[in-house]
Amino acid sequence: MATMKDVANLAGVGVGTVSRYVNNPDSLKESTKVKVEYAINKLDYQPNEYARGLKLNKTNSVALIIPSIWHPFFSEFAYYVERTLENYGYKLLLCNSENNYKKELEYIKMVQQNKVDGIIGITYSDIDKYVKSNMPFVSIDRHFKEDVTYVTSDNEQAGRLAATQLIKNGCKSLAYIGGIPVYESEITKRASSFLKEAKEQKIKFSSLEIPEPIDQWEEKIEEFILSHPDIDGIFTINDYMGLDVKQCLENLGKKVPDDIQIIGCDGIKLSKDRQVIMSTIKQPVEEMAIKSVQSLLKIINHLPVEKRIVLPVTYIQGDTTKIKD
Amino acid sequence: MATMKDVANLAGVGVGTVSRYVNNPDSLKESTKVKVEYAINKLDYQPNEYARGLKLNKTNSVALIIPSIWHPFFSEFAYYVERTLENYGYKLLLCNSENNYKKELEYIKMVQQNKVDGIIGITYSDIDKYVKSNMPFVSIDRHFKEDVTYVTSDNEQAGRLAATQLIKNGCKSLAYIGGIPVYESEITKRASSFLKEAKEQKIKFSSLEIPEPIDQWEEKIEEFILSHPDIDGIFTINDYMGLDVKQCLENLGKKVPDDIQIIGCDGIKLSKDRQVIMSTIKQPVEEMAIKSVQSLLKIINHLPVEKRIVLPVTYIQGDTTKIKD
DNA sequence: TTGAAAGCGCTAACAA
DNA sequence: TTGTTAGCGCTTTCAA
Repeated sequence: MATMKDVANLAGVGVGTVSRYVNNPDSLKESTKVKVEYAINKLDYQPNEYARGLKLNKTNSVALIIPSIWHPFFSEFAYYVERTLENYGYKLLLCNSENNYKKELEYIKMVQQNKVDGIIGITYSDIDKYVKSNMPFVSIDRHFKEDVTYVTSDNEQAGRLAATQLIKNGCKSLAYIGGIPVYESEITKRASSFLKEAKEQKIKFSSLEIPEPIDQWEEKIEEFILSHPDIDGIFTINDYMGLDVKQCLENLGKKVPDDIQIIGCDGIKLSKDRQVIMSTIKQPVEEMAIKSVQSLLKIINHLPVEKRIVLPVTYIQGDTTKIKD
Repeated sequence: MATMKDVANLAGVGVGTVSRYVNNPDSLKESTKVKVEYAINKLDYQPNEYARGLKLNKTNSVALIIPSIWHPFFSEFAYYVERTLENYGYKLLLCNSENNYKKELEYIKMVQQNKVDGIIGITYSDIDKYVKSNMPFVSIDRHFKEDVTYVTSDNEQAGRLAATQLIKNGCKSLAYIGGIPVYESEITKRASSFLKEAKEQKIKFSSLEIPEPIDQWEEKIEEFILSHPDIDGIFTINDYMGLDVKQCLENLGKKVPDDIQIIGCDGIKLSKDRQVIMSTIKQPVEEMAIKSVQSLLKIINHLPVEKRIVLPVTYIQGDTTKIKD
């Protein structure tokens, strides 16, 4: 590879001039600009990013930590994060943490090693003591002890919206079904606000909360349904659970949505150009990605930033609720 | 951040000694080792990766170019690529190219800029003239003009396997349905080998090939089905198309798999712990990822490497074919 | 076994 | 407007 020195020699100028050409061409006389340009093309010169990063203390890249990219919610989020970063001239390093805190720590170390400028993280493991409020870190759906910026969708609204929609669709007996996450996060609000809304609207309700990790859920769900035969509207913690519940109901000979309606949560799709897999409360994934990136870049550039960003969710009609208008 | 110099000062040794501690501790006397170790911990020293990269001409990171991470096939592939790279101590930069060759070129430039050590690419755009056989590049499913290493699943076997399976399941009239890709790739073999196998086994067959980009496919598929009323076994170019075909058939009042059986291709799943979405010919995604990474690292380290790696596919039973044994 | 010092390719301050 | 040069933090050669 040609270096700046090679270009300078060929163009008959100093290295400083070549550097200026790369960073601030307008400060050069037209004739030198031409000479340098010629030499650069001739030698197919590319500035070495490592030398640059060393000098500038800047990598123009950020890491995204998620449990697994092989999951439609996280891959949608990653998709939009990468797209947004691209707009700002940043690159994305991807980390599938699989909820292993050691792997997460590795990336936190990389911020200190100057290998990435900051981190966006969807984490559930116990890294609280490593995440300092002075490091460029934006958390999704999770509040750390230290004063770390976080972005979340409005999980409280999600529960209310689900209840309201099911009631509007004629349901008389509601149920919530979900797992109990090991680490607390904003997501627990989905259940509480759903049940609260049902109560306020004076509709009968019940709930099934299965401790994680979930096994034999099929059995537990069937048992729950059989012991609450009047349930006609279900809200699940996420779309996956919704799909599982639907399967159970069909195994029991119930028709969805005719006998029982289900609303999931997240709004996952197989890919961008596909439909949601069921009726659902959709998280504003694109907006969450954009806000996360913008917040992180503000922190990196030492600008003031909102510590807590909550974004609204929406109801999306799928094939597991009756169509009303 | 503390630098090597700080550590050297605190430990009362030269910077070279600290460097040796980091890279080859065994070359140090036990007593100096202890001193350096103490200073490193005391200062929470992390080597600056940029200075290191500048010196060593090595980044320990590779870029993955895919059309979009928000797609179960690509996200599965990315998942395994990241996992494999992790094992070898490499980081992953992710690029959603959206088939835009400009974005792909950006990453190719990064190899020359020393920002990544190599690229694994699933590309369909016209970058043939930029990909040189002397750059660390591994291509998936696509053969370049230059002698670039590529990894692919056995698409020929896929077509044969699908035909064989449908025939074994009692089908008497087969059909292939797929789009015609704009850029040629290994994938076109799926159709040809399927039809060839049907012919060799003396089974009636027909095919519907829709030029991409596909619009009004629904109409075209229905028309095709109606004009070939005896079709009872269909192989589709991929699982997405299979899902669409299934939908069309159901709209026409046909039962899947009772009236018509469908086999898709790829073996996509919503996520790791979910089932395939239909009966399918599964690509060995994990093996493809591992082979790609291993090949790329060989190229980076100037070791000899196989230019063409073809991996076997398998049939996976889902809910769109009858169960036979 | 260790320290001193050159140099990786670049930016920016300073001088001209 | 431009050339010269110090120095970013590290590795590695050479000499001690």
